[in-house]
Amino acid sequence: MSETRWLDDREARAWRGYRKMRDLLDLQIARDLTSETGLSDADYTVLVVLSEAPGHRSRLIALAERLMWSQSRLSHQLSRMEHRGLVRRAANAERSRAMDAVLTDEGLRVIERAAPKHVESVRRHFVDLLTDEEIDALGDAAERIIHHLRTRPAGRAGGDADED
Amino acid sequence: MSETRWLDDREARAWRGYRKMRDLLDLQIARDLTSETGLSDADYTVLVVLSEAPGHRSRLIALAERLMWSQSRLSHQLSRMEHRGLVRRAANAERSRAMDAVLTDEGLRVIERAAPKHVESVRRHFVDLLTDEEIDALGDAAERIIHHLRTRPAGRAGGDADED
DNA sequence: CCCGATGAATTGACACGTCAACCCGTCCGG
DNA sequence: CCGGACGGGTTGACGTGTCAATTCATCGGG
Repeated sequence: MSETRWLDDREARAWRGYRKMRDLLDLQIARDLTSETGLSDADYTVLVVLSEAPGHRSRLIALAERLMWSQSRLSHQLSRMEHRGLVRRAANAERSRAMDAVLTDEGLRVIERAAPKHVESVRRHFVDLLTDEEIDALGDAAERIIHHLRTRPAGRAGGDADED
Repeated sequence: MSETRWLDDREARAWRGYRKMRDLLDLQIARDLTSETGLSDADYTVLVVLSEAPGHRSRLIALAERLMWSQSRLSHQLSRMEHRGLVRRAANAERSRAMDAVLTDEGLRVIERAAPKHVESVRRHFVDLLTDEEIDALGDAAERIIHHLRTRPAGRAGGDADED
């Protein structure tokens, strides 16, 4: 444990900016989405993925992986959505104990109506506020960070000798 | 309601990248923090702000504003932290019905031990993965978006006539 | 003097996500 | 044939955040 390398001004600005932006942006996007379509962010994400899937269905495990969600999270989410008639669960044809999530007609209608409004909201609060350079910088940075976190899921600095 | 301007590839990459990065990054940072210090992200934020405040105390309303949190959120958060002895509430000297949040000695000790580890975690998963240009681009972009969202808080879920 | 606004904060119900524990078939080795 | 390990999901308790409703002073009129 060496000296702490505190963040310098530019680094702190980026980090705090990211956090605050995230707080406000996610809240606003979620509010727009909810007020315009009645969907939560998570609902929307699931619907999009299912609507793009062949047959409008997907094995739970594949869905979880695609979303990078825990199975638990997905299961809770699908239960809520099932109650509202947006999706249903169905046994998978090929594997005995496997389940599919299937988009209902209602779910399809909902996502088709929600998508344009959501895109508009994303443009208004995010995309259209950024320069081309920022768009690319963000894309690059995000890609790198995602890669880092996926390939290093255990996180924990180097080893797990107990920290004081 | 004109034609939807869908996101092009670069825009979609930035937006989806941001969302996925946020999912993974926030989770990892929160996990590091919790496992190393027992604090949640929200705990940490509150402790930092209080530890920098004069007298290690702050009126609730000022604190909420500073954090851009709702009073409700702050109230819930402080209640939890109070139970764990990190902060306490005290009547404000100047205004009858006003309350201060005050950092306890325990709270101070905790934040002082937590800060270096947290910074290290932020470096590891975020700052040190970015180029200088990306740091600045992100700082700029975040600033602009934050400004947009603060000055236009009603978005469209506010109740005034719909524009655009 | 009572009536309603306003300000400061709390409360409650609910949505969401996390972790840990559990369930239940299937497969594989002894 | 029995007993784990594994794969695929579900469940429950809990922490956190959201919104709407509520409490409780204080202040400015009529």
